[in-house]
Amino acid sequence: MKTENELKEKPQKQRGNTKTSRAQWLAEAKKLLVQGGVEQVKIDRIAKNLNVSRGGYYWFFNNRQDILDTLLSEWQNVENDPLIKALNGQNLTPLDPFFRFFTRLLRERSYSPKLDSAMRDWARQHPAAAKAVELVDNRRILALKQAFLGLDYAPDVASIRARILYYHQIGYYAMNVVETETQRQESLPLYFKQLTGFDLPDKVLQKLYKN
Amino acid sequence: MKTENELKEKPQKQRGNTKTSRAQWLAEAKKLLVQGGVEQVKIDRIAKNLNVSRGGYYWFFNNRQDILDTLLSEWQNVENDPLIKALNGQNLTPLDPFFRFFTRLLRERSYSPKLDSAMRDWARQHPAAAKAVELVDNRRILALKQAFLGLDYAPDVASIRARILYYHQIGYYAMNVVETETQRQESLPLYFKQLTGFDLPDKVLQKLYKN
DNA sequence: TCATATCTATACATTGCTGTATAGTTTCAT
DNA sequence: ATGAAACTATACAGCAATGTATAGATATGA
Repeated sequence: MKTENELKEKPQKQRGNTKTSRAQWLAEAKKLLVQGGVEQVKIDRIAKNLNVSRGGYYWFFNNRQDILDTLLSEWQNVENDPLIKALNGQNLTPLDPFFRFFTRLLRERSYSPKLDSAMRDWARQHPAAAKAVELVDNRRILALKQAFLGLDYAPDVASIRARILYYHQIGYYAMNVVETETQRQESLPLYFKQLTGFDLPDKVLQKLYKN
Repeated sequence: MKTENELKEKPQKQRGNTKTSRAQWLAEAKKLLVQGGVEQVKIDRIAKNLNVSRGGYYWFFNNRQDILDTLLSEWQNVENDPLIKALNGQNLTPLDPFFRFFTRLLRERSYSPKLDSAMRDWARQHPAAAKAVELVDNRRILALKQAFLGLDYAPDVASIRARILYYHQIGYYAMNVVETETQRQESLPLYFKQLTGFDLPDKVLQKLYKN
């Protein structure tokens, strides 16, 4: 699996005695972040994983904080938030945002709950990370509230429902629940009903089974 | 603020050149754990906070892991779980467990969400911590399911509702939401209604305002 | 071909923390 | 009063990680 950035960098002609790119250092750092949290993002570990010495790191970055800041700012960028994308797409019915939202969570393809969790852990210690996480959370909760307003819930109820749905999802991942995609799919209709107040149509469910 | 353990130790007569007790080291370690996560529980930091050199630490504990293990095993002990206590008390009505549960969360007196969060962060890196957290979570979710069964929900719905309520709460704290107790009290009736399916009786609400 | 830009590798100083060894201090029991 | 118990303080070795300095390697452009 190559990241977007790695693919973007490929066309650039390499000059000099080059084995790695900035994007590769970032990608490897991200892996370590997801696996073990911020404090596991160590320069010598990244270098080792890239089969390279630490020397090159300081060509691409100033210090350790530098790459951490970069990871943070990439994460909090709206363009990279798959949940916001899911909620903001084109709708045929007002339940569509929820179908897409639940599907993303179920699949965990474009959305990486572990990255989110790592950021959230980080936030507990660093104000800058806390600020970024707060921004992302508020953005998502607002988008969820809009979706609930589309279902004609009263504003205060829409607010609470948005929060319950979002907190629930954060909690689910914070807990590191061990379930297969199939297990999650089985309980999906019940969760959907309780969390949105509407039944998940059979049509949508069957479409999920197909893909 | 003294912890329970500190008070319990006081009656013991001190012998020798003594400034600290094992309980004090533990209490200080717990503070650091709550504030900054496991990796902030450093022996020299605890010593500094106790105005003492690191020397004494190795009298009470074998190494760094030792005090971490102790903190973990104290936390996962049922006797110390205020949420389980809240759910298991004497009931006049089947809603009583929920009144007590929500009150504990609202007040944050005996229950320390930050400690829970710290444990959860820790669990993401250490299998032993993960096991303890899983145990505590399952215990609480089961107790919540029992409470929902008391409201005559079907078993599968009781299960889902227990999970939604618990995940929601974990998520709320994982997010580090900044709200005053008053703000939480104001939204309580709406949350209670959505999460339990029942209205919060005015009587209970007034009792909350009084205390 | 060869100069330059672009990295890579290595050596070194430094820092923060752990754990061990040991001598010192203080209080209680006798 | 005095010895032992129960700590405390200090010094030292060691490790892991950062950051800096610098010499070395290599592909590309002129």
